[in-house]
Amino acid sequence: MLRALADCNNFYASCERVLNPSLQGVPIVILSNNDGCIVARSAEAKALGIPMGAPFFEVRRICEAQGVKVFSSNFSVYGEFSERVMAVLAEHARDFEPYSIDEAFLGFPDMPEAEARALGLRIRADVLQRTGITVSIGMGATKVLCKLANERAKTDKSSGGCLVVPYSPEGRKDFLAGVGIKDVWGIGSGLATRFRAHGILSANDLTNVDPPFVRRLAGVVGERLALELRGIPCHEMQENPEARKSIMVSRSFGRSITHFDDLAEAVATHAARGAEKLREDGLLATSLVVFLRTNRHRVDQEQYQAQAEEVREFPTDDARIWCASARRILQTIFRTSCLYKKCGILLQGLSSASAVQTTLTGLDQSPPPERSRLMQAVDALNARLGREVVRPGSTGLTRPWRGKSDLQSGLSLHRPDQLPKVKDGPKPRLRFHE
DNA sequence: TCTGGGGTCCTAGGACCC
DNA sequence: TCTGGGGTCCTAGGACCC
Repeated sequence: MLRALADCNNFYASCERVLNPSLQGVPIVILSNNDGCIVARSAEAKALGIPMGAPFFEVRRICEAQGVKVFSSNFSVYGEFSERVMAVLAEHARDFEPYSIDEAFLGFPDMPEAEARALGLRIRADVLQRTGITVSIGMGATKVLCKLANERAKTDKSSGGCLVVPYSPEGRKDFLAGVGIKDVWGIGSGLATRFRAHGILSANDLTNVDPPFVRRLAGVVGERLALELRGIPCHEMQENPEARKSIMVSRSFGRSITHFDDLAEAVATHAARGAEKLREDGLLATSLVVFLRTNRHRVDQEQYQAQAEEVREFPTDDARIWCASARRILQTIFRTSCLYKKCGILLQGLSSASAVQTTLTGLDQSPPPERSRLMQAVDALNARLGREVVRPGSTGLTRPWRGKSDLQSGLSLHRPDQLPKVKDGPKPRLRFHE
């Protein structure tokens, strides 16, 4: 079986550009929530040396000096672009596995190397034509090899955006010898340091190490990695992605928070959003974790972090239940005199809402029908009027803990007046709803 | 002054049991 | 002084990824 990884180039930056073609050729960066860190950069911004993940305040001056356009992230727009890219990719593959917002694994029957590359180039051209987004494609026998080929396709211009790991053992060896150990997918800075200490410097070096030794050094994860590098698949394609196991909602605050009431509003807001996510996915949860922490970058201040859990007998997706639970948990971990920087919630013990719920005695555990109808009505109103228009009172009115998001492009795929105009020549063909 | 959010998987160690 | 062995389950924390 031949596998491929398709990965969108500079995805968030590319989305902003499709909606605003005047940004073509201009360096742009996208900021994380709270306008805190750089989470995406256009090629021009990368060339200016703006690092991924940098706190914005550290690169603000470069951005101003170099005319870099800076945007808060707009995840609803990126999500819609993602759906369109995925739909095109899925058309081309026998097996299809979305992996992240901007990546998917594809599976094909075996074929000669040259054919594989031609296929990859066709897919790439089709995605560009129909969405305006450029993808890079890496192909090989295993997911890890695909990932490395993809990285190479992005940097090696001669690849034309698609690179196949050579089929011959010697060719693969040469290819892997050019990949630093830190650049292997699944090897972070910790593992890389450990490997380097034992003279394992490249991906090829890792394929030459005795498997039990790799296991001692990097556990079963490392062992699988080494096998994948040798072309032996350990990570199969997952056609039907497993249901998720937890739902997290958390935010840093715009400024430090000390009052219990402000924290209570924040955790209630996150709990309500978590319950909404449950309903979106047709899930119920049985347990809620609330966590909070002070600013870990301020070593001069008192550090405190805590979390606690409440487990319910019956699963539910009702926002009011989880909001009340969140407040109770907060009371058990809240400390006065701390300067809190972040809090969040985690819903666990997820199960499908449509599954029949019966106890040993045969009693129905599903929530009372009027409760479900209330949540349905809330969801319907918010779908029409906007997020959080109707929400539990415990989520607060003044909300002093809210973070910044001042640099939104404000562009949307649902505003005809904002759509890019096609002048002449072949341009991305976009289909917008409404 | 200002430092993201949302996931998964694995492992070590403690609790507990027989 | 000396005070078993083996198994399972759970949890916290680490590592990694996008």
